[in-house]
Parts: sequence; C-alpha cells; structure tokens
Amino acid sequence: MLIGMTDVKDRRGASTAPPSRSNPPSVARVRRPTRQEVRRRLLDAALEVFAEHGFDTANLDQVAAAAGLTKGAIYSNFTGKDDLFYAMMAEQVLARVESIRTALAVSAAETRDPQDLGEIGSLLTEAFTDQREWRLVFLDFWHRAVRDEDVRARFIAHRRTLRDAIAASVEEFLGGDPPVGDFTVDDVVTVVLALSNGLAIEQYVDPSTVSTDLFGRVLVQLSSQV
Amino acid sequence: MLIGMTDVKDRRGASTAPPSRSNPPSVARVRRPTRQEVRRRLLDAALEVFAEHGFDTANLDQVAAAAGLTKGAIYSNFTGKDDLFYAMMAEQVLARVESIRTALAVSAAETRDPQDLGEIGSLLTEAFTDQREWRLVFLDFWHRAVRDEDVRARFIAHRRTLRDAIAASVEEFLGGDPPVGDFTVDDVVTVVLALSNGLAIEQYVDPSTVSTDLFGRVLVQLSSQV
DNA sequence: AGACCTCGATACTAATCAGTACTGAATACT
DNA sequence: AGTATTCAGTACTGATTAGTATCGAGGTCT
Repeated sequence: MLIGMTDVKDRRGASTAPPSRSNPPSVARVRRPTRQEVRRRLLDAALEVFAEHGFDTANLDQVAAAAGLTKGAIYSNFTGKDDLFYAMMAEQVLARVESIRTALAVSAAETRDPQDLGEIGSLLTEAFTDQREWRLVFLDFWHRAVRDEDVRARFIAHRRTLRDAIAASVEEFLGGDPPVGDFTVDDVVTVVLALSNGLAIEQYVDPSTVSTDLFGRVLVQLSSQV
Repeated sequence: MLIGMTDVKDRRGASTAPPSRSNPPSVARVRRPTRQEVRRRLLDAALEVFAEHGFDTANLDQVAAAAGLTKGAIYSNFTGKDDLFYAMMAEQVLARVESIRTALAVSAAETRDPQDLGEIGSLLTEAFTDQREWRLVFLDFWHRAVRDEDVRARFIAHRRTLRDAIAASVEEFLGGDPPVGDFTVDDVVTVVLALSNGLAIEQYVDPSTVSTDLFGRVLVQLSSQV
C-alpha cells in the first residue's frame, strides 16, 4: 500500500510509440484533462471510496488513485477532505432529487390505485441495491452529523431538500386527498424515509431477514382504510 | 488534549492527609480496585466514549481517562481496541434482551388490545432517548459490519439474538393468533426494528420531523384489520 | 515564438494513536 | 516477614495520513 502511485498513466491516449518529435504540427502529445473532467473524476472516486471505506477510514491517496490522479489534484480542486466530501454529497442529493422526480413522473402517469403501493415498494427496495453507494455515504454523513453540530447543520439542509421532493411525490400520488388515518404528509415522508433506511440497514448485513416484497406489503397495509 | 492524564488520583479513598507511617497495622493505605471493578469501569467508559465519538474517532486514551484509568488498564484487560468494543457490545446486547423481556412482562401482563400498540409505540419512542448510547454504538457497529466481513459475522450473531427476543415478545403479544395481513412474525420483527432505527435516525438529527406519537400510530395502522 | 500562468505530481512535515516494553506498587503465597 | 506474582502506570515506537511547499509540464496570451 506504500506504492499504488506507480500508474498514473491514463492521462489520455497513452501513445506507446516513441515520442517522434513534430508530427503534423500543433498536435499536443499529452493532452491534459480539463479541470471539469478532473473534478468529475474526483467526485466519482470520492463517492466510490467513501462508500467502500467510510469517511474516517478512507484516505485521500485512495480517492486520488481511484480517480487515476494524485492528492495534488484533490488539493487543487478542494480545500481538503471535508470539502471533497461535502461537494460529493451536495451533488448526490441533487441526483437523488432528480431520481425521485423521474420515478414519480413514471409511476404517477400510469395509475393512482392504492394497490400500486406494492409496485412503489418494489422500486424502493430495488433502490437498496441500485443506490447502495448513496445509502452508505448518506449513513456515513449521518454518523458524523449526529456527533458534530457543524456537520449536522449541513446534513439537515440536505435532508430538508430531499424531504420536499418526497413530499411532492406523496401529494402527487394522493391527488389532493389526505392520507389515511390522522397522518399528515410530513408524517408519511418521515415513515417512508425511516422504512427505507431501516430496512436497508437490515438488508445490507443480513439479506435473509428482509423479503423482497415486504416494503410494498407494509405500504399497502399502512394505506388501507380501517 | 496532550495532557488529560494528569489526574488518575481516584484510586479509592484519596486521603488528603499526609501519609503517616504505620497507623493501625495491616491497613493498606491505597486499596487497588478489583479486576472486575476495573473491567466494569472500562466497559462503561467504552460505551460512553464510543457513543460520543464513534469507534474510528475515539481513541483509547479517552476511554481510559473516562474510566479514571490509563491505557495500561485497557491492554491488561482486553487484547486491543477491537476486543474492548466487542466485549462492550456483547454486554449491551444482553442488556437489551433483558430490557425487552422486562418491558414485555409489564405490558403483556396488563392487556392485549391492538390499541395498546400506541402505548408500545410510546415506549419504543422513549427508548430513543433512554437508550441513546446503545443506538449510537449499534449504528457504529453496523457501519463497520457493512464494510468488513469479520465484523459482519459478529454483528449478525448479535442481531439474531435480539431478533429472537423481539420475536418472543411479538408472539406473546399476539397470543397465538397470526399477525394481520400476510405478515409472518419475522416480518413483524423486521418492520419493528426498521422503524425503530429509521425513526431514530431522523429524530437524532432533526427531532422536529418525528412527532412523539408517530411510532404508535404507525403500529396501530399496521395492525388494523382491512 | 517567447513569456507568463495554471494546476496537478512529488516529496516532505507534523500530528496522531494503536500497540509494546518495562517498571513499581499492591496483593497473594509460604 | 519475606518472596513471588499480578496488574495497571509510564514512556516509547512505528505506522499512518491530512495537509504543505515546490516544481515543471502543458496551456494561454501577445
């Protein structure tokens, strides 16, 4: 693990031919990736590495290596480890909001029958695997937020953004009607989030305890008239 | 933080009187705490410090200081940081099982009306604050279990123990009847655990999003006949 | 073309901390 | 009492790693 920095080779092209001076002129032999591209790669690598190792255990050389770059690139684009993490999270939150919007557009366009909740439950359960990295970094973020006031402030801001997107989905699904029971839309949002995280927690360490249609059946039962 | 080791004074008694040689004979002036007592203090300190800082961030000097001891005591009683953590968790799991058993004895003795689920929900919600340290170290344990196979094996073993205790409670509550819907008892256990953790996650960082009776109302709705 | 600038690579520093080696005081044993 | 043993305190080591200083290749501007 002291090495790992040996192959930064994939700058672009990587022509193995010996460097013959002056081909067709004005052909740069080693093109430097754009700043945007470097930032992209670093953010992708950050998601991957932070998800795999957790913020505390992950180290910046791992992130840089996963991006095919070095620590210099990180400090050139971010102020430090925290900043990189926050930037990555901010981007992910936007991606999640977008993902909720499109999922909503698809499902709501079709029907609005309470029994479709089983379908929605399936979608949410599939997200356990599709969005595994997101969920891991989210819970990592929470892990730090619950112990540090500054981290918590940022966490809450993101959380509210997500809640708003989900609340919009729920209202869209209800089509003006109130939820069953004496639940508010906010209650429903909280319960959906809690079940998502809670079930993911169980599933990630012991999949046998969470049957694939459980989420859907719970949602159906929760929305049934008494 | 480089100091903190300055006051290990509370060995016991701490007689501020100058050490007058040979009082009534065979009176040990500084009694050493028993090994059991040292172990107790270390385990308590471990729960406290690991909950506050998380396993990765907490360091052994903090644990030792919280116990009024030094790192030497830790390495004399445990093989290392991991061992201390596992020992603490094992003890906590036993405590949780016990706590479930007594809570069950109290609630089940009274009634067995589905509306009592609101009451049970209140108890579970109160546990968010009463057992805050437990929940934090539990989620810390999960955080490591999901990323490391060996940790995961230990985690699952503990988790199964807890599930069994909860399953017994659920069956006791149902009094032989099956759960509503097509849920199995295992499903119910999973849902209760998922809601506990999921709601605690929301509540710990942003209490305003989890009203105090939400858990109870969800349980009532979940158990209502269609 | 030539002078300047940008930005990521490299090599380094300083701080942290799990684990170890050893010491000496308190207890157990004879 | 005197000797042996246990066990926690103390001081240290080695490894790790966030962050910094510097350099030079690649790009830009005139």
